[in-house]
Amino acid sequence: MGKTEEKGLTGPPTNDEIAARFEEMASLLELKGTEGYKLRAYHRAAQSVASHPEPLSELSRRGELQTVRGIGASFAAKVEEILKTRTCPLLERLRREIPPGILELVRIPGVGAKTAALVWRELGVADAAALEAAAKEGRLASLKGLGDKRAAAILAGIESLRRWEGRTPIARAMAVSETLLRELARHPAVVRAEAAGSLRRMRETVGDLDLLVATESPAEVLRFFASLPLVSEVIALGETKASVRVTAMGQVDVRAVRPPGYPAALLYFTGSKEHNVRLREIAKALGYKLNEYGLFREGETSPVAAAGEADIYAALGLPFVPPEVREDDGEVEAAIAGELPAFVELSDLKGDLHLHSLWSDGRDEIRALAEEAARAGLEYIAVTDHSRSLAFARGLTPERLMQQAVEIAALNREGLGTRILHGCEVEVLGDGTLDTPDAVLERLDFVIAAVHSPVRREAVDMTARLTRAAGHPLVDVIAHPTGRIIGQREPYPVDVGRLIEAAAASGCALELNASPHRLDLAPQYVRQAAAAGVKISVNTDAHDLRSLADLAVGVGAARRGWLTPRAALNAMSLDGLLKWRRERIGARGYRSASAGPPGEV
DNA sequence: GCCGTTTTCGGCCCGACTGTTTTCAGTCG
Repeated sequence: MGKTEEKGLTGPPTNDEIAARFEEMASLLELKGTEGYKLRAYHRAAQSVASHPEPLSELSRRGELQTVRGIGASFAAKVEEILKTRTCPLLERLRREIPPGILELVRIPGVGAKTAALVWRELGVADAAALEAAAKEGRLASLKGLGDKRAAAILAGIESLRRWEGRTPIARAMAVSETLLRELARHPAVVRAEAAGSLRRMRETVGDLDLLVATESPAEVLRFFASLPLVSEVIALGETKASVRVTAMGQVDVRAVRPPGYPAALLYFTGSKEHNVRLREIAKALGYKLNEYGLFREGETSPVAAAGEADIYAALGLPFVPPEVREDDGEVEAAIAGELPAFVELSDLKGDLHLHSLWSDGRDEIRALAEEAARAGLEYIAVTDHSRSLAFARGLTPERLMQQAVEIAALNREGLGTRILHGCEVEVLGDGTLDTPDAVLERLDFVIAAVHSPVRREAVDMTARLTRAAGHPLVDVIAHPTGRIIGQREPYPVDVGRLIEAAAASGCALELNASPHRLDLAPQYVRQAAAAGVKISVNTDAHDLRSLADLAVGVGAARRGWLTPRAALNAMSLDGLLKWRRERIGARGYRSASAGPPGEV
């Protein structure tokens, strides 16, 4: 997640910034030897502040800071200090006592607060580079509790952190996961295997990949897994869990359980950790104990029967909570109150409104795309090839667009089982205008607008550019609004909050691009946009037949953004979608191609 | 340090694996 601290420098500290200060205090206190519940209080307060919907500066004004879960008298005073001065006396004192590089040490896998404090105190090691040198020179093994093996593990940890910066983009993690699961499934004792952890929760980057296996022979399956050729190093190998490194990404953890325990293990191993803690607290209050082996009535040794995760939630008096929202980000409270929304499912989506064909840079014929969409049960698709400015993608001139209309009309007459809308992904120019005339756009069924050439982006106000495009009466959707490529390219410098306001004002929808490389808008903005009444269109942006299947990935990301079918543009029926378009375009004095027979004015 | 349909004090989620330990500490999820 991007840090928003820098942005907040002009206004009062944001909730994220306050949470970061609490996390920093927690880390520094731990390095000083603070343990247990006090530490946990700092972490919980940080988590609670970060996910609080209202700015704490507002709560402070009303004297209501202590209404936030985890904030008592002492923390409220610290929040007040941070709001006024961006720091507080305790934090300043800790920062003076402990060099900043020590915090970096704790990020190394295998190094915790105790080890970091030890090497600092005994060896004067104050950052990762110094720790690496100390390990290579054999100076670590002289310390109490450290030996050659731990020194080697620390070196491997530093290497891993450097190579992956701790996290792998979800697209790569999905690919690695699929490969490993396929390999695992070859073992005859494997009953079932799937990815859990942050991949199942659809986080955009994955730290450790977590896999879960159901089998009657856990130890045997784990040994088999650890011996796979893809595995470059075995970190740990026990009776029920193994940790390894694979060449294509960082660490992979595998947990093997017997089939009856699978639901509880899946729940536990999916996390998030914070969500699990909340569930175990609820379990305890109800006289249960919840762990990765099951839900147990107090004093009993055999678990409450559960065929799936839903049974465990039900025993706790809760509805099933989809994995994508298990972040202790309001979902537990909503579930308790019976107000957890029905989030969007793949079966809710009736169409895909962003596809490329051979006419521009796609790899398949429109006919093939339509046939594949029909097989997937989609009622409609929009073919949205690039417009002429995108020369390297063979963008279409108005003349070519009109030729394409003829082909699409013919295919629709033929009837391929899905209605093909004739659209275009129109290029947004530097000043926010479109590269294709209104008169041409008026003859299309659907228009999405996008930025692909953020050249001179320092010179161009990207927010002004995109808000102007979103305000264009003929633009239905802004595609991949922030332009990010996960793990490769930072988002454009666009103020998404203002883009959402502009879209709300004009009735334009925003895209959640389903490509696992993009997932753009990011889920937190999807939640924000939908709350502002902006429709979200979950589109694949497919450039070939295979990528049409990315719609399922997009739906997962959409759930992570708390998207309901009601707020999803392409959950509408074809008639509903065309009506939505007619009304918003007609209200602004334009006409839409689908409004009536062509040629009518 | 926080919190209360058990409580304003005494609780606070639960367990696996490794290394360097002769009984457990540290780390991780």
